[in-house]
Amino acid sequence: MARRSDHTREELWWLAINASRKVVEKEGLRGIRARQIARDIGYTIGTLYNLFDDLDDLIMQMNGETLDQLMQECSKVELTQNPNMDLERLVHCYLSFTHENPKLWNAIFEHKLPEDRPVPEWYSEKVSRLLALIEHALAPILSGRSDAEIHQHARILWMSLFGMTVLEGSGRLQEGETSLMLAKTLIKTYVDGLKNAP
Amino acid sequence: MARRSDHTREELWWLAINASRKVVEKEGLRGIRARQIARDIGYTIGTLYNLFDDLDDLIMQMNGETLDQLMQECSKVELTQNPNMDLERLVHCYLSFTHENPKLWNAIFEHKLPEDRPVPEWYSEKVSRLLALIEHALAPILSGRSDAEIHQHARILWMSLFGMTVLEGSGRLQEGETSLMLAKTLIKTYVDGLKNAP
DNA sequence: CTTGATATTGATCGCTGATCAATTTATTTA
DNA sequence: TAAATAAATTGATCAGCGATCAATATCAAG
Repeated sequence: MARRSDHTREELWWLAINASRKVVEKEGLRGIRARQIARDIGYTIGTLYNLFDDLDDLIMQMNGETLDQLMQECSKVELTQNPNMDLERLVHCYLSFTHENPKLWNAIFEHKLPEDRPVPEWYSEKVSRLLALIEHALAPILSGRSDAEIHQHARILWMSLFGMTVLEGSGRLQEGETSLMLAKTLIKTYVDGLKNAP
Repeated sequence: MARRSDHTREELWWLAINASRKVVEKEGLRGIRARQIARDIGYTIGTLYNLFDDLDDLIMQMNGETLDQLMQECSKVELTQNPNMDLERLVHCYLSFTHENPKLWNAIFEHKLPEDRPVPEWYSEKVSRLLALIEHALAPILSGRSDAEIHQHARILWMSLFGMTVLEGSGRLQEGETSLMLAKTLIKTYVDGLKNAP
């Protein structure tokens, strides 16, 4: 039966997203099932499809939520204008998050939209905002360079960190190796390279 | 009807793997369908399940084949004992492969076995052999430092390259960005950092 | 109280991965 | 050569999936 007054549309959205997150945290992306999530939030499958276009949409929104949470954490980091320190703090924050939410983080790169479906703009923007944090921290040592160059270095660092988290997530780090240690060495060496570049 | 003499078991295996590769090359992992692959090789679904435990098994074997091909390519690289040149050649070979086979490469990281199912040993070995090859070529550039240090820097570079290929494979690079360009900047900057480290 | 807009339902569709008894073929044995 | 054994192949079958949509129930406005 229709129960429009039980929850607002927004409340319903959050119920569904949180139910999805719980499933993924426990079983990974594989565990996502429309009927199960509908059941979890006390509605039927039809209502779920009234909220989301399809499962791809739901997963994208859930992943967007994960990006938002990471952004919120990283925003707390106090910047000192010392690139080495600022980056290290950001990286620590980033890696803490991925370490504490491995399955949710994995979902972000495990999930692939169908070929013909472009990544929504609102999603790309969330990613861009995270990148901007790194760019901002890098800026002081790259003051004489073009925006494009700053942007590229930020993206390189981002992708490198990303590689570490993926390999950590799939258990391919060695004994005694942590992504935090590796990332610290990466940042230190890379920033040295930027400072002393010809 | 049974046609045991049409193809040997091994021939059948290759037919199925190649059919799967073709599907993935065109449509990505999403496109893999048991019935379709069976049809493609001129047999029925039952025969496919006589060859593979399930679709996870088939995909793992297909991915193993991709790893083998990359290994074969990288093995062709002539080593000159000039670390800089060897490194560049190997990285070029690695990135060329992932660039030319983005969907197949991506399938390796998109696919996740169910939680309770361990990665087969034969698969882990393929990955390890590949990692060892790349580490070995990266290591000489860091001579003069402790083995542990060399090892760590080599792995950091490898993981960073890895992150770029994954993001490239999933279509997350920007317009005009290539993993080769990014990798060159990464390596140049990183090596600068190593040379000029305090 | 009536009307219109919206939320919700659940039966339904076409598909999927996977199973397995029955059938057909090849090989081995007598 | 003929019968017995082993192996490969089939396809009907099952439970479950994502997705759709006409019917229904509820709420808000007139």
